[in-house]
Amino acid sequence: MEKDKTDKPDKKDHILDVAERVFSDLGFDGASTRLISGEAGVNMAMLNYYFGSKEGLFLAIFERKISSFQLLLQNIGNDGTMSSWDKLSTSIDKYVDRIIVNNCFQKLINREISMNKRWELTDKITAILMVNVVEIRKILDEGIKNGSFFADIDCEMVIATIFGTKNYILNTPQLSSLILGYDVRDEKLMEEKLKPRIKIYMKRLLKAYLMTDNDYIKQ
Amino acid sequence: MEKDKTDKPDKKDHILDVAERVFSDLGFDGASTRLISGEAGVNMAMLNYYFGSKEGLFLAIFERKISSFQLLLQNIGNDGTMSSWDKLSTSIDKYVDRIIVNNCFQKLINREISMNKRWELTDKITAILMVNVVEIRKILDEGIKNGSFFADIDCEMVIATIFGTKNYILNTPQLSSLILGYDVRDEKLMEEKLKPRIKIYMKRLLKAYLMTDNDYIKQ
DNA sequence: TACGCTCAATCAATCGTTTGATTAATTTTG
DNA sequence: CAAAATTAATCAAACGATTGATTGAGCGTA
Repeated sequence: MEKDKTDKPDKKDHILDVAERVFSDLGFDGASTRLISGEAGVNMAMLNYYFGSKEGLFLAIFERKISSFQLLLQNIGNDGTMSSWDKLSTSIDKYVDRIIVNNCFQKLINREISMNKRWELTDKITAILMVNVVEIRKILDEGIKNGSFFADIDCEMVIATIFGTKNYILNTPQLSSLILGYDVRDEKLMEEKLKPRIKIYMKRLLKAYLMTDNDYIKQ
Repeated sequence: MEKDKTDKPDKKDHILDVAERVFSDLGFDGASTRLISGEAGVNMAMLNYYFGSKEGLFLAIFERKISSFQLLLQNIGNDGTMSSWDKLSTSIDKYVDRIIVNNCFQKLINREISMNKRWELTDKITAILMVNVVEIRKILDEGIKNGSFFADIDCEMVIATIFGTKNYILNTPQLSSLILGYDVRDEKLMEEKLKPRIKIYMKRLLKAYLMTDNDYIKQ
């Protein structure tokens, strides 16, 4: 049957899906292999059978995402027909769309990278995230060079704002739900209210900083 | 001797200092009581003697900080002699100064609040952080009311940017060191380069968004 | 003596992992 | 094609190690 070819990868994928959620809820050390296998409905030994070890399972979650991450930055930057601002604006749209889908994974990444252990994994995560950073950076540099953006903007801090604002909302849902006035964990609200709100806000914020004639501001 | 009265609290404080660092490096589950007591140079049983349990030790770290946190927001907002912008500007200065000192604790807080367990603690952390949020919120609202800031700004997202940008840099030091071009974990560099840079950037960013005449931006 | 503190030794529980047996699927062979 | 041989997948049970916590003896001081 054709079921064989579609079911078998689904099983590993199913385990990875469950593990991603459990790890993001409880952290690497807080999530036991017994719990993960239990939630996934598979025997405990299957985790080691498929992924070698708990850490192997953890790494497999990341491996699976890398390719999808690299697609995200498919060269908006190289599109010759767009202005620098349009490139940045489009990047924000795509990024917000993408990142909210991978909510669990984002939490996972940010918690892991904030740890002072598992350096090998931290290095790998850093490398993955840097690709996105470089892409934004390229757009900002180009915008400065062609006069679209002011020359004395702080590019690196702008990047920290783009990623930091989004992370703050998604990684501290309990707090940001209280701040924003609605449950940011609700998928429907997230799609209808949160996503457009972030997009509109980020664009206006950045446009004001990058493009508004604000000479008098500079001290 | 007076040594009793000064040494005993020092010992508990010393344990709390060490635990704060270890927890922030390894996470709650990743840090063992044996490691903490070892690094602190005390017998393992002392942790339970002083704090009852591992979780009690963890909570004690937070209890100790609460008072210092509440001092942070000492009413800049109620100063009648300052403009709304000056209040916001001053708040950013104080916040940046304060937060970088409590680097480890900030990482701890943000990792813990992003977890889907220990709800009681998450609620407590949320309550603590909300105090700061409300304070900024008050200043923004006042600024809108008296015409200093535009009426159609997104207050809540501005708050997310203030806290998010800072968190991004401090909680992912490996990544942000790569982005910024110098080691943000180096205390000297942090004091001389990072702190002023964040302050200047945040003020210019927010001033541009809140106060620049950017009607043409709004879609 | 009495009390607060410190310690090595030890506890049960849980951890990640391994094992050996069993079943299911696939390939090879006659 | 069918039987045999091989491989892959799955399972319950158990492994040694480590976890957070407790114990009871010993310490010094008041």
